[in-house]
Amino acid sequence: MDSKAPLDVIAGSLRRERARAGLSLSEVAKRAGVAKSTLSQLESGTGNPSVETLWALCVALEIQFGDLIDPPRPKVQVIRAHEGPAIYSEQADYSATLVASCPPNARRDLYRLTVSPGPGRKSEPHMPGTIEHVVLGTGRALVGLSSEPVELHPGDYIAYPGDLPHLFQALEPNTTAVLVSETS
Amino acid sequence: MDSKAPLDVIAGSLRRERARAGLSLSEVAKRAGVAKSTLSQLESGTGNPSVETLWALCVALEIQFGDLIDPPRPKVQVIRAHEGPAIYSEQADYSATLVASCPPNARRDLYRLTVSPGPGRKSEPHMPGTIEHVVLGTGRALVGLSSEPVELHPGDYIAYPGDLPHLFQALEPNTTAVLVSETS
DNA sequence: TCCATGCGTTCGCCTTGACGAACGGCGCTG
DNA sequence: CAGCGCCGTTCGTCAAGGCGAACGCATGGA
Repeated sequence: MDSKAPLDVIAGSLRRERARAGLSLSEVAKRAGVAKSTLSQLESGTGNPSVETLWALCVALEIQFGDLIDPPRPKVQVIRAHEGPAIYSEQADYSATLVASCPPNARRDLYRLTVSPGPGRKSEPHMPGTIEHVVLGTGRALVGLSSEPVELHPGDYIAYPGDLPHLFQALEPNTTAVLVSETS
Repeated sequence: MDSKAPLDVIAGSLRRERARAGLSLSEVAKRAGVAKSTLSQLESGTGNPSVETLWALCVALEIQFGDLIDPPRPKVQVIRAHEGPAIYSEQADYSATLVASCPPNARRDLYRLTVSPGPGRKSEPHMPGTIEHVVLGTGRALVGLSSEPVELHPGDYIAYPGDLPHLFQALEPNTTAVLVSETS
């Protein structure tokens, strides 16, 4: 659990974004149409703001709503070609390596794929709202919805709903790809 | 402005996510520790919930906070290797193609890179909180923060803060990569 | 058939967030 | 050095959100 009190996170984000914009508290409050007293309390971590208030502030600060709560974390991380937690399939000569995931409840997982020709890897639907993005690196593959797969060549990109049956079938040896699984 | 009333969006998301989890309104309310009357009103678009309330519901539904307001959209989209809006650089033989972006204020942009050896492309900092992910497809490249670049080989992955000076310098002809620019 | 259980909605009460006014502090100007 | 303007905070008032209780409605077991 990162059950870090969201109020504190919001308070920090509010201060940070306002500083970034170089605006005064009064100015932001005026633009957002909220009382500056309210904003003052929010930035001090006091209180429990309503959506309307936060929304107005987001518009005034020109930021996304979710940005107020998602924690920012900078860090350099390198995973070499054969490093990282690999996931091997029995269905085909297939390996997927998760290189970037969002900690608890993922929003966007970045996979690196290496697939050899075979019957292909069929995936049953994931969570509804999931979208998968694939960029083919090398080789050739049949990718997309099982009902209408698309043949991809190096550099090709495809996006499709991950909550419908889909597949990844390599057509050449040494087929590689990058897959971004976006869980909404 | 997509000043679509966020309350309605939240209401819809709430209903949708609850249906996805297959839970009853009462059950969700109990798990979240909120009165079911409150949840009922929220799902009907009435009212103006506080952060505490929404947070509790997000935990109960096991979703991200921002998911309540970000709109989900499924669709199949294919962009061939030489299609898509390309961005060419004067600094080097470099081409980047944006293959996926989040409509108005992007959260996650997916690029396909093709770079030829040269002085490299230096990037000044983007928005604070930006993180860039790179997966090298073919060739060899020097990637990462300008202060400490890393040599990548095919399949290598690197992530670094995009709000610091960074670069992408190919070391071999026909160097390709996938870049995910994550704007927080 | 009747009652029990769980569902989602509606109705007062009460806490709480949002507001405006007033306050103390700082920098500039006449 | 008084006066003004803007800053950010604090205080009192009022409306609105959250709560629990009661309601009407389906389902299913005795």
